[in-house]
Amino acid sequence: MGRSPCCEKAHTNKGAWTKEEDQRLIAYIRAHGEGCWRTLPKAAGLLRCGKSCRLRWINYLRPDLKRGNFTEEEDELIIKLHAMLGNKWSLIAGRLPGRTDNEIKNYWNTHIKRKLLGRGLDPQTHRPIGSRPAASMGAAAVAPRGLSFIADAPKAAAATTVKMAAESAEEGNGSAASMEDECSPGLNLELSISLPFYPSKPSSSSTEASSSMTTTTAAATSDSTAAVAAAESAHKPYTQAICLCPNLGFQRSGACSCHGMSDPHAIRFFIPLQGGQHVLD
DNA sequence: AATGTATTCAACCGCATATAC
DNA sequence: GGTATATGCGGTTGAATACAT
Repeated sequence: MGRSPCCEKAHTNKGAWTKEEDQRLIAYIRAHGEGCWRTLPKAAGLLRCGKSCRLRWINYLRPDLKRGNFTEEEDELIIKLHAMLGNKWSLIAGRLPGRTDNEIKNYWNTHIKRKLLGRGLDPQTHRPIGSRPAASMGAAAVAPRGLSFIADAPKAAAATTVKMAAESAEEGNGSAASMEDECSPGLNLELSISLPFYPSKPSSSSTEASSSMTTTTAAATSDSTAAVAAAESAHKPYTQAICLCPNLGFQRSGACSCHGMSDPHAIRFFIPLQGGQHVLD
């Protein structure tokens, strides 16, 4: 069977965009805003696939894009984020204002990979080249200082992404911040979900903020994100405890004991530790 | 100047996930 | 709950450009 194509390929242009096409796309999005990419090409008078329009806008035409060379600070930030998140380019791009996932991905493949190789580090693992590959969680012994938890990058990313946030926005956070300091000193990821408090109808800016936070955590926790989204859409405070263990693959192991939690403001998650141990917070 | 090789990056493709019905 | 559709993401490609011979 298979899925129908995203657009009618027989009548769409491909390849490089012309100036006229760019102008049409910019004009349309200025007038109508982003979104509904499938219908946009027709509405804007473009013979392009919706996906192509979206990509062109996001990667090239968006007015907030920062063109030009990456700075040394950006380089280091990308390296640190990649060590923690892996090839999650969109998450990494979320921490670099004005940069796109595609741009960072290209830059990684053309520059940073070589830079790391020059330092004697494996670009994928961030460990010294020639060091033994991690057997389960034993990589801690060979990982560079501060990156000892990356033996299982996806799960580490998921856990790192989820910062405890039962407290309100004004309150500080202790454990997660210290974990970041420990993992990458000086790097403030703020890849966190918090429990936004809606005393009344939220302003647009707060909605955007919580939306972006939801985006950064989507990969880690679809179920909990759904819970957050549901509460957001209803503009209500959360009334259910959110368990992130299934997203991290622990529930079946019996490690999860979240069910039966009485605290309705709690989110539970694992903090990866050196040596493969995990602790429930 | 001509040719070959390496590098860059915009764009495409297919898959995964989210959402609507 | 199941299916169809839309959107987003990451991997890959290939044309354009830069550089070396």
